[in-house]
Amino acid sequence: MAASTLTEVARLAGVSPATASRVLNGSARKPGKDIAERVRQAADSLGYIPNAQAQGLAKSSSGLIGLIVHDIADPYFAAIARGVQEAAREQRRMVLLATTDGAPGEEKEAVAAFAARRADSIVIAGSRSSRAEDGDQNAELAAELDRYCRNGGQVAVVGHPVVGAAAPEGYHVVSVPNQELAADLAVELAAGWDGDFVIIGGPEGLFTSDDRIRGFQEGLSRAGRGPAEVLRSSFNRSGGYDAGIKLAARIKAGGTGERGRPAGTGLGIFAVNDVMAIGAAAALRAEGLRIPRDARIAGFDDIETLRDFRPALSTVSLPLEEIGRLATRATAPPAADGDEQDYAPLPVAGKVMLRRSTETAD
Amino acid sequence: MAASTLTEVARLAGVSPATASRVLNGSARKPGKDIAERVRQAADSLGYIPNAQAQGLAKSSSGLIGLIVHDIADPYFAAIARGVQEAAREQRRMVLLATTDGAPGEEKEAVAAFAARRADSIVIAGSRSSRAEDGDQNAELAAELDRYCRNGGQVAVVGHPVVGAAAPEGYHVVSVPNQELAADLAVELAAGWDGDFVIIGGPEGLFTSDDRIRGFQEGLSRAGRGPAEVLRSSFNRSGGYDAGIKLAARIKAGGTGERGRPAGTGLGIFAVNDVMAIGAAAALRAEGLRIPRDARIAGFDDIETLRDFRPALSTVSLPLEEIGRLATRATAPPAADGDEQDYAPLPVAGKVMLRRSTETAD
DNA sequence: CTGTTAGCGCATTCAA
DNA sequence: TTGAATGCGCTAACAG
Repeated sequence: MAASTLTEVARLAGVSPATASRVLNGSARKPGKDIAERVRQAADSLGYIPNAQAQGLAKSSSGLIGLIVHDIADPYFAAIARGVQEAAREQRRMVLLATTDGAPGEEKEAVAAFAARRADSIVIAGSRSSRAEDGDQNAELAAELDRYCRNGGQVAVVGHPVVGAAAPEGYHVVSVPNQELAADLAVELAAGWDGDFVIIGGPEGLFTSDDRIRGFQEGLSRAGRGPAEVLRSSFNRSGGYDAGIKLAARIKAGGTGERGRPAGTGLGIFAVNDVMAIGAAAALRAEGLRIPRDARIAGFDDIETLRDFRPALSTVSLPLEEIGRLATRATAPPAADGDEQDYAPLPVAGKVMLRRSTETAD
Repeated sequence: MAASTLTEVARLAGVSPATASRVLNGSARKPGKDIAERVRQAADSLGYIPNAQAQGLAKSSSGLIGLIVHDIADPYFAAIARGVQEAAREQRRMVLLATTDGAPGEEKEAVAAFAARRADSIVIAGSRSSRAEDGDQNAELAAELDRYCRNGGQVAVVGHPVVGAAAPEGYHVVSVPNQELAADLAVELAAGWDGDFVIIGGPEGLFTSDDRIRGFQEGLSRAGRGPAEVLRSSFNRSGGYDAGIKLAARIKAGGTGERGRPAGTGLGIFAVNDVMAIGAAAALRAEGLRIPRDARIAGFDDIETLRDFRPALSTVSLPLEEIGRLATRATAPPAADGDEQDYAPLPVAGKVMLRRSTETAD
């Protein structure tokens, strides 16, 4: 990695390194019009590229923003990543990527790695977990984040705050109204279907999943329904599939027959995210069931790639890209124009999307 | 970003910075067992995190790997990114992300930015283009890459080499047999359908698209068929949709009636990637047509998220993640164990997947 | 085996 | 305005 240095450029231009630095980078000070051109030409002819590492060392700021996701191939995170990337570009920063599979231990590692690289800010997109097994690592993650913030780092978390993290400054949360939206969804679904509901949830302790489950139950109750049964499964397509297989058996066995309905009348299924919903739908189909005839199904997220899925999936639309942008902007250095940086949780709006997969066939 | 420094740790431990450095990082030299512990403890109590920028400056190597994609939210690139990320982790490196929308100009910028950050290597995943309008920028990109390699950087390109780039060393290509696979696909499709074929391609000059088109035509000819008509469109879902609308009109108008077939007998459609195929399918459906009854359709890539799409999409499966891994590994520093780094193009295997969307209904 | 010295490339004080 | 000096945090030669 031997490239030409600022000193070389300066020498070629017959000026001091300091001057060269001033013209080549956005220094507040104005270099002589004539000399500036000479320096620029020298730089050009040498193919000079400033060493960002050195700049960072000298300036104590790297222009780097770290992004933590569970899995970059998951369309949910990919969409958020796009938003982050977009905002980062606006701010002329580069994004460093880390994937963790949602393990708090790995997330802690990632934060440390970002800190080592002196990333100016960090965006954490994965769902937090409060599982007991993750307790220690969650604490370590929180400690690592606190330290990072204390050293001047900016952190934005999508969804829930990290358990136990309480950095006084530089800690932002882009809160997603999962619970409220899930409740809205339940209410709308209940209006069009008076049968039983079942929820396919993620592992217990996953905040995103738990919030959506809680919200859905709330909505059900608001609609005068009893709470739905909750099937726990993994938070991905195969989790949805597994749950779908179980439900298919149940449906084929003749339905629950509760609430005075004839048996075999189907089921209202709410999967806590689209990918799980698709998995469940695939399972039902594999078992010879049809949607929405034999089962109504809804997801959450409104993943773009899945919109062409048929029957069109009812879901809750979330502005994923926007969320990524918001999180990134929240970590931007405080505006120079005196505007107060607001540290209040940033709001995000979602929207219930009723589509074919939950259409009342009758 | 003020964190504790190595010097502070050393002072607290009562040793020299050099010694502290030796124990805290993987130096070849072994520090005294006793002293090592003292240093480690000091580091721990101070919450010391090495400054990677400084390390990079001193060692002339950053542990960074730059990844260039068109769009991280596109499942094709997301899958590759996952592979890159995985391999990077194995090599204890971090990935820097840049998205370019496929514009060679932006790619050049990205390469420069990576060079500035002193990334050890760069993986370029987007398709190359040979469009005349991109000529200058392609040349600039090539020049930038050459310079990067000349300075010791490692580059891996997925698919085609960058036009005009001819770095003697450190330039690797993970070649994807787009053409051969498309030919295979054509042959297999032609075996099950004796009607006409139409190709929905990307903009002219996009290598990936052009290769797949060429291969498909080749396969057709190998199967004794005449060349298919090519519809140009944008390389994404909406491009596929637009083309699909046109084709729907044509199909509804009664088919081409060529080759002695009765009119209105449908069409064999090959979209050069899955996302376009899905778009086209959506368009046909929107126009009241059914697949595979009214039109058979096949894509390319075998995007994971799209596998639950119905009717299941015939396509060519590509080991996207593996491609990402391969590219990343190709740029790894030459193995220390004397094994020669092989600079030959790395091969990748794909596989034709015939599914429901091209099933012969009769 | 440990400590000392000297940069890595750049930004930024300070004088001039 | 420009140039000379200093330090960012760390590693790698040296010397002890």
